[in-house]
Amino acid sequence: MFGIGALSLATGCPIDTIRYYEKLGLLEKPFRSEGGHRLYNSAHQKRLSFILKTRKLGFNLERTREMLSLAENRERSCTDALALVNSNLDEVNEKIVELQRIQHALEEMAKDCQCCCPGARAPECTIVDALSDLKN
Amino acid sequence: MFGIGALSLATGCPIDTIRYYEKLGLLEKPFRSEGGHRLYNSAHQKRLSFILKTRKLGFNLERTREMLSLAENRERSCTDALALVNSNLDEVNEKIVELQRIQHALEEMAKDCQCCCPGARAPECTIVDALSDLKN
DNA sequence: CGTAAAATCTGGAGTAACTTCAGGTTCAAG
DNA sequence: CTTGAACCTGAAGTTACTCCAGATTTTACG
Repeated sequence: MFGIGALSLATGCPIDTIRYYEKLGLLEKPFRSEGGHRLYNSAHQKRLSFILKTRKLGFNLERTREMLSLAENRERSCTDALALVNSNLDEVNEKIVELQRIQHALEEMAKDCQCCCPGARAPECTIVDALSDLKN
Repeated sequence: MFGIGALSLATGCPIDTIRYYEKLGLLEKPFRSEGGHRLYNSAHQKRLSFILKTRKLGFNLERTREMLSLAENRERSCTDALALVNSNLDEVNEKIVELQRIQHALEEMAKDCQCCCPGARAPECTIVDALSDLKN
Protein backbone atom coordinates (compact mmCIF):
# COMPACT_ATOMS: atom_id res chain seq x y z
CA MET A 1 0.00 0.00 0.00
CA PHE A 2 1.43 3.31 -1.08
CA GLY A 3 0.35 6.90 -1.37
CA ILE A 4 -0.61 8.92 -4.40
CA GLY A 5 2.86 10.40 -4.67
CA ALA A 6 4.41 6.96 -5.01
CA LEU A 7 1.83 5.95 -7.60
CA SER A 8 2.55 9.10 -9.52
CA LEU A 9 6.27 8.40 -9.41
CA ALA A 10 5.82 4.79 -10.42
CA THR A 11 3.61 5.54 -13.40
CA GLY A 12 4.73 8.97 -14.45
CA CYS A 13 1.16 10.19 -14.14
CA PRO A 14 0.74 13.54 -12.40
CA ILE A 15 -1.01 13.46 -9.04
CA ASP A 16 -3.77 15.77 -10.20
CA THR A 17 -4.44 13.56 -13.16
CA ILE A 18 -4.75 10.50 -10.92
CA ARG A 19 -7.35 12.28 -8.85
CA TYR A 20 -9.04 13.45 -12.03
CA TYR A 21 -9.29 9.91 -13.38
CA GLU A 22 -10.73 8.82 -10.07
CA LYS A 23 -13.35 11.53 -10.24
CA LEU A 24 -14.32 10.37 -13.72
CA GLY A 25 -14.60 6.82 -12.51
CA LEU A 26 -11.80 5.52 -14.73
CA LEU A 27 -9.82 4.63 -11.66
CA GLU A 28 -11.63 2.92 -8.86
CA LYS A 29 -11.71 4.60 -5.49
CA PRO A 30 -8.63 3.76 -3.50
CA PHE A 31 -8.48 2.82 0.16
CA ARG A 32 -7.94 5.62 2.60
CA SER A 33 -5.64 6.07 5.55
CA GLU A 34 -7.13 7.14 8.87
CA GLY A 35 -6.37 10.71 7.98
CA GLY A 36 -8.00 10.41 4.56
CA HIS A 37 -4.96 9.99 2.33
CA ARG A 38 -5.41 7.72 -0.68
CA LEU A 39 -3.77 4.30 -0.51
CA TYR A 40 -3.11 2.19 -3.58
CA ASN A 41 -1.99 -1.34 -4.33
CA SER A 42 -0.51 -2.93 -7.42
CA ALA A 43 -3.95 -3.56 -8.93
CA HIS A 44 -4.56 0.16 -8.96
CA GLN A 45 -1.18 0.69 -10.50
CA LYS A 46 -1.86 -1.81 -13.25
CA ARG A 47 -5.13 -0.18 -14.11
CA LEU A 48 -3.54 3.24 -14.24
CA SER A 49 -0.75 1.94 -16.44
CA PHE A 50 -3.33 0.47 -18.76
CA ILE A 51 -5.06 3.82 -18.99
CA LEU A 52 -1.83 5.67 -19.65
CA LYS A 53 -0.78 3.26 -22.34
CA THR A 54 -4.15 3.59 -24.00
CA ARG A 55 -3.94 7.35 -23.84
CA LYS A 56 -0.50 7.25 -25.43
CA LEU A 57 -2.08 5.49 -28.37
CA GLY A 58 -4.27 8.50 -28.88
CA PHE A 59 -7.48 7.07 -27.44
CA ASN A 60 -9.66 9.69 -25.85
CA LEU A 61 -11.00 9.08 -22.38
CA GLU A 62 -14.29 7.71 -23.58
CA ARG A 63 -12.58 5.14 -25.78
CA THR A 64 -10.19 4.41 -22.98
CA ARG A 65 -13.14 3.67 -20.80
CA GLU A 66 -14.51 1.26 -23.37
CA MET A 67 -11.17 -0.42 -23.69
CA LEU A 68 -11.03 -0.85 -19.94
CA SER A 69 -14.43 -2.45 -19.77
CA LEU A 70 -13.50 -4.64 -22.69
CA ALA A 71 -10.40 -5.82 -20.96
CA GLU A 72 -12.42 -6.76 -17.91
CA ASN A 73 -15.47 -8.28 -19.50
CA ARG A 74 -14.96 -11.93 -20.42
CA GLU A 75 -18.11 -11.95 -22.51
CA ARG A 76 -16.99 -9.47 -25.09
CA SER A 77 -15.09 -10.58 -28.09
CA CYS A 78 -11.75 -9.58 -29.36
CA THR A 79 -13.26 -8.06 -32.47
CA ASP A 80 -14.59 -5.27 -30.28
CA ALA A 81 -11.07 -4.40 -29.27
CA LEU A 82 -10.02 -4.47 -32.89
CA ALA A 83 -12.91 -2.21 -33.85
CA LEU A 84 -11.87 0.25 -31.19
CA VAL A 85 -8.29 0.24 -32.42
CA ASN A 86 -9.41 0.67 -36.00
CA SER A 87 -11.76 3.53 -35.35
CA ASN A 88 -8.99 5.25 -33.47
CA LEU A 89 -6.64 4.56 -36.33
CA ASP A 90 -9.10 6.13 -38.73
CA GLU A 91 -9.15 9.30 -36.71
CA VAL A 92 -5.40 9.40 -36.47
CA ASN A 93 -5.08 8.96 -40.20
CA GLU A 94 -7.49 11.80 -40.83
CA LYS A 95 -5.55 14.07 -38.55
CA ILE A 96 -2.31 13.19 -40.28
CA VAL A 97 -3.75 13.96 -43.69
CA GLU A 98 -5.04 17.31 -42.48
CA LEU A 99 -1.75 18.20 -40.84
CA GLN A 100 0.16 17.27 -43.94
CA ARG A 101 -2.04 19.54 -45.97
CA ILE A 102 -1.22 22.33 -43.56
CA GLN A 103 2.45 21.43 -43.56
CA HIS A 104 2.55 21.63 -47.30
CA ALA A 105 0.80 24.98 -47.42
CA LEU A 106 3.05 26.47 -44.76
CA GLU A 107 6.18 25.25 -46.52
CA GLU A 108 5.01 26.84 -49.74
CA MET A 109 4.36 30.13 -48.01
CA ALA A 110 7.74 30.11 -46.33
CA LYS A 111 9.45 29.34 -49.61
CA ASP A 112 7.65 32.08 -51.48
CA CYS A 113 8.46 34.60 -48.80
CA GLN A 114 12.13 33.67 -48.64
CA CYS A 115 12.62 33.90 -52.36
CA CYS A 116 10.51 36.91 -53.14
CA CYS A 117 10.29 39.39 -50.32
CA PRO A 118 13.44 39.43 -48.19
CA GLY A 119 13.39 42.40 -45.88
CA ALA A 120 10.24 43.80 -47.39
CA ARG A 121 7.62 45.50 -45.31
CA ALA A 122 4.80 43.34 -44.06
CA PRO A 123 2.10 44.83 -46.26
CA GLU A 124 3.98 43.68 -49.33
CA CYS A 125 4.86 40.29 -47.94
CA THR A 126 3.73 37.28 -49.93
CA ILE A 127 2.52 35.65 -46.73
CA VAL A 128 0.25 38.51 -45.83
CA ASP A 129 -0.83 38.72 -49.45
CA ALA A 130 -1.81 35.09 -49.52
CA LEU A 131 -3.84 35.43 -46.36
CA SER A 132 -5.50 38.63 -47.51
CA ASP A 133 -6.41 37.25 -50.87
CA LEU A 134 -10.12 36.67 -51.07
CA LYS A 135 -9.76 34.13 -53.82
CA ASN A 136 -9.10 30.52 -52.86
CA MET B 1 -24.39 46.38 -45.04
CA PHE B 2 -25.56 42.94 -44.14
CA GLY B 3 -26.47 40.98 -41.06
CA ILE B 4 -24.55 38.33 -39.22
CA GLY B 5 -26.38 35.55 -41.00
CA ALA B 6 -25.26 36.83 -44.38
CA LEU B 7 -21.69 37.17 -43.17
CA SER B 8 -21.81 33.65 -41.89
CA LEU B 9 -23.14 32.41 -45.19
CA ALA B 10 -20.57 34.35 -47.17
CA THR B 11 -17.59 33.13 -45.18
CA GLY B 12 -18.71 29.74 -43.93
CA CYS B 13 -18.02 30.83 -40.39
CA PRO B 14 -20.73 29.92 -37.87
CA ILE B 15 -22.63 32.83 -36.39
CA ASP B 16 -21.60 31.97 -32.87
CA THR B 17 -17.98 31.92 -33.88
CA ILE B 18 -18.29 35.37 -35.41
CA ARG B 19 -19.66 36.70 -32.15
CA TYR B 20 -16.95 34.84 -30.29
CA TYR B 21 -14.20 36.43 -32.39
CA GLU B 22 -15.77 39.79 -31.77
CA LYS B 23 -15.75 39.21 -28.04
CA LEU B 24 -12.06 38.32 -28.22
CA GLY B 25 -11.34 41.48 -30.15
CA LEU B 26 -10.18 39.64 -33.27
CA LEU B 27 -13.05 41.12 -35.18
CA GLU B 28 -13.81 44.75 -34.68
CA LYS B 29 -17.21 45.72 -33.37
CA PRO B 30 -19.68 46.01 -36.19
CA PHE B 31 -22.25 48.69 -36.66
CA ARG B 32 -25.66 48.08 -35.21
CA SER B 33 -29.14 48.50 -36.52
CA GLU B 34 -31.60 50.50 -34.47
CA GLY B 35 -32.79 47.32 -32.88
CA GLY B 36 -29.28 46.20 -32.01
CA HIS B 37 -28.60 43.72 -34.79
CA ARG B 38 -25.02 43.58 -36.04
CA LEU B 39 -24.33 45.11 -39.45
CA TYR B 40 -21.21 44.34 -41.46
CA ASN B 41 -19.53 45.65 -44.58
CA SER B 42 -16.97 44.15 -46.91
CA ALA B 43 -14.07 45.28 -44.73
CA HIS B 44 -15.41 43.12 -41.92
CA GLN B 45 -15.82 40.26 -44.31
CA LYS B 46 -12.23 40.58 -45.52
CA ARG B 47 -10.92 40.55 -42.00
CA LEU B 48 -12.96 37.51 -41.09
CA SER B 49 -11.78 35.71 -44.22
CA PHE B 50 -8.21 36.50 -43.24
CA ILE B 51 -8.78 35.02 -39.82
CA LEU B 52 -10.41 31.90 -41.23
CA LYS B 53 -7.62 31.38 -43.71
CA THR B 54 -5.05 31.73 -40.97
CA ARG B 55 -6.94 29.29 -38.77
CA LYS B 56 -7.04 26.81 -41.62
CA LEU B 57 -3.27 26.93 -41.66
CA GLY B 58 -3.28 25.69 -38.10
CA PHE B 59 -2.49 28.99 -36.40
CA ASN B 60 -4.00 29.29 -32.97
CA LEU B 61 -5.95 32.41 -32.11
CA GLU B 62 -3.02 34.11 -30.47
CA ARG B 63 -0.83 33.62 -33.53
CA THR B 64 -3.75 34.66 -35.69
CA ARG B 65 -3.96 37.86 -33.71
CA GLU B 66 -0.27 38.47 -34.30
CA MET B 67 -0.65 37.82 -37.98
CA LEU B 68 -3.50 40.29 -38.15
CA SER B 69 -1.53 43.03 -36.48
CA LEU B 70 1.38 42.24 -38.74
CA ALA B 71 -0.77 42.57 -41.81
CA GLU B 72 -1.96 45.95 -40.65
CA ASN B 73 1.24 47.43 -39.32
CA ARG B 74 3.38 48.97 -42.06
CA GLU B 75 6.35 49.25 -39.72
CA ARG B 76 6.87 45.58 -39.18
CA SER B 77 9.00 43.57 -41.49
CA CYS B 78 8.18 40.57 -43.55
CA THR B 79 10.60 38.42 -41.58
CA ASP B 80 8.15 38.58 -38.70
CA ALA B 81 5.52 36.94 -40.84
CA LEU B 82 8.01 34.33 -41.91
CA ALA B 83 8.95 33.65 -38.31
CA LEU B 84 5.30 33.16 -37.44
CA VAL B 85 4.83 30.76 -40.31
CA ASN B 86 7.94 28.85 -39.37
CA SER B 87 7.11 28.48 -35.71
CA ASN B 88 3.72 27.21 -36.70
CA LEU B 89 5.33 24.84 -39.14
CA ASP B 90 7.54 23.50 -36.36
CA GLU B 91 4.54 22.70 -34.25
CA VAL B 92 2.75 21.04 -37.11
CA ASN B 93 5.78 18.91 -37.84
CA GLU B 94 5.98 17.79 -34.24
CA LYS B 95 2.36 16.82 -34.24
CA ILE B 96 2.78 14.83 -37.41
CA VAL B 97 5.71 12.91 -35.98
CA GLU B 98 3.75 12.06 -32.86
CA LEU B 99 0.69 11.00 -34.82
CA GLN B 100 2.78 8.83 -37.08
CA ARG B 101 4.22 7.09 -34.05
CA ILE B 102 0.69 6.41 -32.87
CA GLN B 103 -0.39 5.35 -36.34
CA HIS B 104 2.41 2.85 -36.49
CA ALA B 105 1.66 1.40 -33.09
CA LEU B 106 -2.04 1.07 -33.83
CA GLU B 107 -1.37 -0.63 -37.14
CA GLU B 108 0.88 -3.12 -35.43
CA MET B 109 -1.77 -3.88 -32.86
CA ALA B 110 -4.45 -4.33 -35.47
CA LYS B 111 -2.21 -6.64 -37.49
CA ASP B 112 -1.31 -8.76 -34.49
CA CYS B 113 -4.92 -9.10 -33.50
CA GLN B 114 -6.12 -10.03 -36.96
CA CYS B 115 -3.53 -12.70 -37.40
CA CYS B 116 -3.44 -14.19 -33.95
CA CYS B 117 -6.73 -13.94 -32.11
CA PRO B 118 -9.70 -14.05 -34.45
CA GLY B 119 -12.88 -14.54 -32.49
CA ALA B 120 -11.07 -15.01 -29.22
CA ARG B 121 -12.44 -13.65 -25.99
CA ALA B 122 -11.24 -10.21 -25.00
CA PRO B 123 -9.07 -11.35 -22.09
CA GLU B 124 -6.93 -13.35 -24.49
CA CYS B 125 -6.79 -10.67 -27.15
CA THR B 126 -3.37 -9.46 -28.17
CA ILE B 127 -4.60 -5.88 -28.01
CA VAL B 128 -5.73 -6.17 -24.44
CA ASP B 129 -2.56 -8.05 -23.66
CA ALA B 130 -0.39 -5.33 -25.08
CA LEU B 131 -2.18 -2.69 -23.06
CA SER B 132 -2.10 -4.75 -19.89
CA ASP B 133 1.55 -5.54 -20.20
CA LEU B 134 3.49 -3.68 -17.58
CA LYS B 135 6.70 -3.89 -19.54
CA ASN B 136 7.42 -1.27 -22.19
C1' DC C 1 7.75 13.30 22.32
C1' DG C 2 7.55 17.65 19.85
C1' DT C 3 7.98 20.16 15.87
C1' DA C 4 8.76 21.38 11.29
C1' DA C 5 8.82 20.16 6.58
C1' DA C 6 6.80 17.40 3.10
C1' DA C 7 2.86 15.21 1.40
C1' DT C 8 -1.83 15.12 0.84
C1' DC C 9 -6.62 16.73 1.15
C1' DT C 10 -10.82 19.45 -0.97
C1' DG C 11 -13.40 22.35 -3.98
C1' DG C 12 -13.12 25.55 -7.43
C1' DA C 13 -11.22 28.15 -11.25
C1' DG C 14 -8.48 28.44 -15.58
C1' DT C 15 -6.96 26.70 -20.36
C1' DA C 16 -8.39 26.59 -26.00
C1' DA C 17 -11.73 27.34 -29.17
C1' DC C 18 -15.61 27.00 -29.70
C1' DT C 19 -20.79 25.22 -29.21
C1' DT C 20 -25.22 25.08 -27.17
C1' DC C 21 -28.87 26.90 -24.60
C1' DA C 22 -32.76 29.64 -22.73
C1' DG C 23 -35.52 33.26 -22.88
C1' DG C 24 -36.36 37.47 -24.97
C1' DT C 25 -36.38 41.07 -28.98
C1' DT C 26 -36.24 42.66 -33.82
C1' DC C 27 -36.79 42.16 -38.62
C1' DA C 28 -38.99 41.03 -43.10
C1' DA C 29 -42.64 39.18 -45.69
C1' DG C 30 -47.38 38.75 -46.73
C1' DC D 1 -50.52 43.75 -38.37
C1' DT D 2 -49.16 39.38 -37.55
C1' DT D 3 -46.19 35.66 -37.70
C1' DG D 4 -42.09 33.18 -38.37
C1' DA D 5 -37.29 33.72 -39.11
C1' DA D 6 -33.33 35.97 -37.60
C1' DC D 7 -31.01 37.94 -34.01
C1' DC D 8 -29.88 39.42 -29.18
C1' DT D 9 -27.52 38.43 -24.41
C1' DG D 10 -25.20 36.00 -20.77
C1' DA D 11 -24.15 31.73 -19.06
C1' DA D 12 -22.97 26.96 -19.13
C1' DG D 13 -20.98 22.80 -21.44
C1' DT D 14 -17.17 20.45 -24.07
C1' DT D 15 -12.02 17.79 -23.48
C1' DA D 16 -8.43 16.56 -20.66
C1' DC D 17 -6.27 18.19 -17.73
C1' DT D 18 -3.60 21.81 -14.65
C1' DC D 19 -3.13 24.98 -11.00
C1' DC D 20 -4.46 27.21 -6.82
C1' DA D 21 -5.49 28.29 -1.89
C1' DG D 22 -6.08 27.03 2.46
C1' DA D 23 -6.48 23.24 5.57
C1' DT D 24 -4.96 18.73 7.34
C1' DT D 25 -1.97 14.62 7.78
C1' DT D 26 2.20 12.22 7.69
C1' DT D 27 7.02 11.58 8.30
C1' DA D 28 11.60 12.61 9.69
C1' DC D 29 14.70 14.52 12.98
C1' DG D 30 16.60 15.94 17.39
